[in-house]
Amino acid sequence: MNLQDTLTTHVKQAIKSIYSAELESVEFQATRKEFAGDITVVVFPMLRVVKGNPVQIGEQIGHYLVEHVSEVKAFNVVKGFLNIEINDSYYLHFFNAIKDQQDFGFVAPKASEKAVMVEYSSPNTNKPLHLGHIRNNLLGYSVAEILKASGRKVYKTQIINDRGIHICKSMLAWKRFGNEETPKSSGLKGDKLVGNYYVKFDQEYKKEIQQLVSNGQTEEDAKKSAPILLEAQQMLLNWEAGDDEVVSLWKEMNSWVYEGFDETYKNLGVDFDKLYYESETYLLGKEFVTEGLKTGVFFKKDDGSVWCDLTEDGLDEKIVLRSDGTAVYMTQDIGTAIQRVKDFPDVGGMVYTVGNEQEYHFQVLFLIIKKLGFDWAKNLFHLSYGMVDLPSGKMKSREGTVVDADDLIVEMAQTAEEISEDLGKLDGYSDAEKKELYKTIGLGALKYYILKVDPKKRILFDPKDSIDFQGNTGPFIQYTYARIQSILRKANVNSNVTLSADEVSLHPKEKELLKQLEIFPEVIQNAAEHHSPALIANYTYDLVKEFNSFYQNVSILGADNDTEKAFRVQLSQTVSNVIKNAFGLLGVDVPERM
RNA sequence: GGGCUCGUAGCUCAGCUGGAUAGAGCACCUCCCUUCUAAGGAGGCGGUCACAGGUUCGAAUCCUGUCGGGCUCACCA
Repeated sequence: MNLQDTLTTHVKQAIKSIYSAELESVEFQATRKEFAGDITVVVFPMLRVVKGNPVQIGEQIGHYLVEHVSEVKAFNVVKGFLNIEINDSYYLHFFNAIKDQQDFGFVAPKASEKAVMVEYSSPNTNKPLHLGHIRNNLLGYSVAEILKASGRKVYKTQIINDRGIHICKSMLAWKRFGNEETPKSSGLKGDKLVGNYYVKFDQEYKKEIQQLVSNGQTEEDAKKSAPILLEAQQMLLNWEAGDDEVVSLWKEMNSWVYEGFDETYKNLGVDFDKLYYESETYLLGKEFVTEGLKTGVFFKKDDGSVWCDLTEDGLDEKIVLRSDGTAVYMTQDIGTAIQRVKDFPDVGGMVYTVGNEQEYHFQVLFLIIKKLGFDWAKNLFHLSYGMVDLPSGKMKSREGTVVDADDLIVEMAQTAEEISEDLGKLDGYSDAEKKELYKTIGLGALKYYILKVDPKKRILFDPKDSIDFQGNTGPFIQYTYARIQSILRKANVNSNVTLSADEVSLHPKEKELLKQLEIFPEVIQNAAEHHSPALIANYTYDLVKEFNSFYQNVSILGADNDTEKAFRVQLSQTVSNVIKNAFGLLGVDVPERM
């Protein structure tokens, strides 16, 4: 039983024996630093059950606790707040229990819990990944890791949008202007190469429109009748008809894109357990639309299109099948969701990491799946996040303001290098080691910068002044980790020493650190529940600040005696382990030295 | 216009289910490298928590309204 539960039980008993009243719950909070004490009981809510003066009630509970609970050393009451001081031995016991636990804070997957599938990334195959995708990938990956750490089995997945007119545009431009160019022949990353042809198509399309307009057509007509567009549309038809030449080119160009994406994913440090391709799933939803028509979930209009009436739920009517019988986005998403549960029967819920511009879509999707009668519909969650904006506004590909993912990763490493050189660190490191380290630091800065803010908020990203490396940042935390590793290298202590309260009396800074360590498991559960890596990031920052204050005020290696020294070294070791675990949940590496 | 969402220090952000005098970092000012990494630490300056009502012993937090920013309301994905 943890401390809070113990106290809850005893506070309830105190109220029962003194006032003969039943408390439903007891409210706790951390004691503010300006008061003596470690944990605080808020007396006010009890006034509903117990009549009286909050200060007096607090005093009486305090006396009761000191008498009955061995962990409680002393107390004081300020207004309606009962501040309780906890014995050092409690914290030492706690510390002894966790210090050798490598995975402290993590909960092993529980058989009773259903697995959850986390979808993220899900790019189009016609453009390289950009800053927006980075936020998506980092969020999705991190939430998946947090859910794992909280005791869930997790499958990471994505749906790749490999089908449609946009793909045909790149293919067509490549056929016209490509001269058989391949990633190998051009030295370009596959996704960049294909992206270039997508841009090329657009340029050519515009040229043709202009030509037609100058020949007397209206712009509207010209947009519809430009030869290159008609050709692309024909190509899509050929693709759907299974035309060998089109399909094989489609396969080849997609494979280039995937290679390019894989490299970016690898650099970002994200991965997937299972991939879904739209080209393989877009027909699946139709089956369930037919099914839903029978059961009355959907209805057919005169023109043959199929709809779902959601007006009773406060939403609109939503189309699920076109009048020509082809699938829309919604159709495919219904099918994909159902297919996933078929593929992984232990899945009981899903998290979709998709930008907030699609909130309405997911609201509708979840409702439709519920109406179709799937019990897991209640466990579907849209992990919605705000856009990443630039000072100039939105990222616009036609204005060339898109921040490319690969470029950004490289730039971050360069910035880390410049700062590092300025500081004159890392003498005696090989070039390869340095390069690796700069990447760790640069990526750490980027990932932390993006993950520390609440997902639903917009992020303003200024490429010019880039990202801080001081204060509440990834490198600051990495730096603290590296310093601890340095201490551990220099320390020569017996790590098996177990400390008892008689041997060590806790320095206030040590106690603060232990308190901060103690809440780590709770923070993980909270972060999992709220799907929020930001909670982990900010927790880690608080822990590091606490450590730095300790580090500055308490001599670690120069402790008064061996026991003290062993304790402080172990404490540092444990802090660094928690930093490592916490950063692991964010997908951020920690360096041994920096 | 309807729906959703955000608005906290000059800037970037915390603030968990309502709790004590609203917290950090950056920037600006003052100190601290002959103990373990100064990418650090100690302190100062800086707030009408957008605004107005309401609920409550108690509101940045909950409710209503107003203002401002964003997203969304396609036989696009």
